[in-house]
Amino acid sequence: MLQDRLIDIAIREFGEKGLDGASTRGIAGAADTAMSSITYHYGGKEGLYLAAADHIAEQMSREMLSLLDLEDPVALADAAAARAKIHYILCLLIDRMLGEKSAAWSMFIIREQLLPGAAFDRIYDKAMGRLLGHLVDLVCVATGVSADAQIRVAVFLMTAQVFALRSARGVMLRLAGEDGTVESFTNSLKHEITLSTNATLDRLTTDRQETA
Amino acid sequence: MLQDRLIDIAIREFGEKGLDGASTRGIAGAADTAMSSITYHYGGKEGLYLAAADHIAEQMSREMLSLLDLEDPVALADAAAARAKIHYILCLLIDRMLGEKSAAWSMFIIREQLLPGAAFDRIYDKAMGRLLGHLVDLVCVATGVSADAQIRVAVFLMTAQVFALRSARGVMLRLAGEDGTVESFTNSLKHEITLSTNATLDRLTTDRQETA
DNA sequence: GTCTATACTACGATAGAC
DNA sequence: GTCTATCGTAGTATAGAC
Repeated sequence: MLQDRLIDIAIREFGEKGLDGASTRGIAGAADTAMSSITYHYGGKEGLYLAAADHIAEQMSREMLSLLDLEDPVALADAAAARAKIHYILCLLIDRMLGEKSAAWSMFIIREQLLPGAAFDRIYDKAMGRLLGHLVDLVCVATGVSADAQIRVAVFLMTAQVFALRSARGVMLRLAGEDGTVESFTNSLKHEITLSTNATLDRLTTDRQETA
Repeated sequence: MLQDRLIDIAIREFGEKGLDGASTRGIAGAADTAMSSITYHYGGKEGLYLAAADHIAEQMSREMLSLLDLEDPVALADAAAARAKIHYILCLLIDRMLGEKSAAWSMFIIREQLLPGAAFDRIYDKAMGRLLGHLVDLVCVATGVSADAQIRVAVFLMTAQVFALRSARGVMLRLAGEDGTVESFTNSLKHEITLSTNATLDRLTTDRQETA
């Protein structure tokens, strides 16, 4: 479909060059259509930009709801189940970060974080923020403490390690390439993230019980 | 100086919009000069782009050598000294990530990692790679094991947490803003990174001694 | 709903004045 | 070493054919 093609290419082009840098002619040309169809469907360049952001937010939100099963009541009651779910979510995110779609999305999302515009609000409110909030809830259940700044810092650092597979991809490829394959490196990475997440959860549990 | 102004603005503009998206007219205008002075000093748009990359690499390299004192022989012999140095480097990197210069550099560097060009090689070879290599050496001394893929994975994850202060800045600001200030969040972040780094180093030490 | 045609602005490169 | 002038190309927006 024309509009799907336009949005996909818009995400890539706006991600690479930003709202100013990207060109509607280039996007329309890559989608095999005339520039004026962007005007017709989205009202202009800016409309297409926001539509691209909304598309990312919707896709992320949809994937989260179906694949992560966010409303799972078991994981929100039992500490061991919550911990297992945290590992499950992080591993799933790692696979997403290594996939094709995150490559197209990441520049768009990172740019919106570093040069804040209207688009990141939509993506955060509809998708990222809900995922992070759910991870905070899970960490609370897993450690038996209530949400506060320390929990949020821990969640930020957990996800930071995962998102780095994209944002620091050049560094990763060079570190992985010194010997062995990228696959063996990422497998090792999954293992290390699991271990360090467990260590963090254990530490949070112990810290709070000692001070209680 | 004119060339300094041009390079500074070029890093920002190329970072935001990429080689194609940025305009030499815009850069020259912001530097209060004519577009043709870019041709004169750098031979054209691409020359300015590579000069901007080299500037980042040189500045990073200079800061590393003077502030991190990379060739410190004590830290490369004693386990406790190596561990202290790792914490020192990570804390220093955190401060850098919160500073102004990293804001201008980060989009440039992240773009080059996600859409590899000739520029990232220069930055990695001259600065980032050497820093990471040194961290690998320090982790080896601190844990008493020799460098391998697992060590490199661990170093990648340590630095990933630090670099996320820039690349995931939008997420950080929102998580920090739920209560308290950004300062209290980043202080908490430094503390958590120190603890989790210690946990990782302890685990690496124990793992290897058990299998030996 | 998609196209062509047009108007106007901005782009990079280059030549040449000073 | 920095400027203006100019060329050919490519940018967005818009009006209107079909």
